[in-house]
Amino acid sequence: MKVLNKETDYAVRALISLGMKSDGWVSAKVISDEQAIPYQFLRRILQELIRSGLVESKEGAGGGVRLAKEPGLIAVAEVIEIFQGKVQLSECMFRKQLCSNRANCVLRHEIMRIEKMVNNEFSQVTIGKLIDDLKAVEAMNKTRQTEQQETV
Amino acid sequence: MKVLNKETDYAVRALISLGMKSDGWVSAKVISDEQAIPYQFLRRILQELIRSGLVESKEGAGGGVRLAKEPGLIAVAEVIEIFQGKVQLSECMFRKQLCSNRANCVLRHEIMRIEKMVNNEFSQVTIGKLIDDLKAVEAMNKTRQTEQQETV
DNA sequence: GATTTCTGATACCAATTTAGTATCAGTTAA
DNA sequence: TTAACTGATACTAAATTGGTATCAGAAATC
Ligand code: FES
Ligand code: FES
Repeated sequence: MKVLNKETDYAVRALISLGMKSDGWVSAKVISDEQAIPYQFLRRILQELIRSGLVESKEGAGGGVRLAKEPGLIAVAEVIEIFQGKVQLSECMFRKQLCSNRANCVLRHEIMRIEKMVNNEFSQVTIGKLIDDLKAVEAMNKTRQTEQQETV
Repeated sequence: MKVLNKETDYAVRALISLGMKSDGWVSAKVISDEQAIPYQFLRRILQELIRSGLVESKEGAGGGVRLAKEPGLIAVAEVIEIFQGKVQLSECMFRKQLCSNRANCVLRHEIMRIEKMVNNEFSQVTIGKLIDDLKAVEAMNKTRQTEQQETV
């Protein structure tokens, strides 16, 4: 079962790219190359992020996009919601009118519990946090490389 | 974002139906009527549950299906895995060979954490537990109805 | 002012997945 | 022998997914 689709995945990676460049506007081309995301697909994703207010853009040569908020204030949960809607484990859940079986449904209670848990977790993971993780990993790799060179 | 599909949903409901009838074989027809599940679709789902060993069947007139294990020993996680595979939040996760971006991927760590949480939760929710919940709800409804009658 | 580098908007597409239907063969009880 | 069942499997329409393509317009630069 695959939960996050490519749009969400690419969006998060694009936001990470943006979050790591604090200076000026970044073109879709650059992000596309950096993260190996198909250019036209990424363009559509960025436009969606702009419409949602997570990212802002500047048209024309020298233009591009940049984060509209601090990385630490952008939760993965928001990104998921933009591209895939709120996490709903079972379809009948919030569209109560559509579900004829509601009265007999015991799944509802347990599923809502887990659902809330998941949403809560994704709300805690911000782009800022991911960037910190990434930097920590990079620092560790660097140290290891240096050690290896020393032993050569 | 819809996580559980109709197959899983129907399967769980069918298992609940079966779990509540401790006696003998139950035909697909009966379950189909009871849970308002399209007959042919349910048949395919039941066959899958049989192949997976959660349910056993008896052919011929008077035949049908029944649980192969105690309801308390059938976790929703198992059912999900049969129809949708293990919960994987992001696709690249376990198919490491397919993912060219692994070295740069920070999502991996956080996502695996949440993934484990979800799998763990679904492992705790058994058909038995859902049946208990259902019975509790039914009992409550009955009490409420009685009270209402008394006040009329 | 022409050209190049960008975004905005939107239409299109193939492949896959989802949800559901249909058919036929074989088994067992009555 | 017939009716009520499951086993196996093929088929389908519609939606979703992942990706492509096009054209218009904005700003910097030559
Ligand atoms: S609320 Fe609809 S089947 Fe559960
Ligand atoms: S492991 Fe593949 S992008 Fe994360």
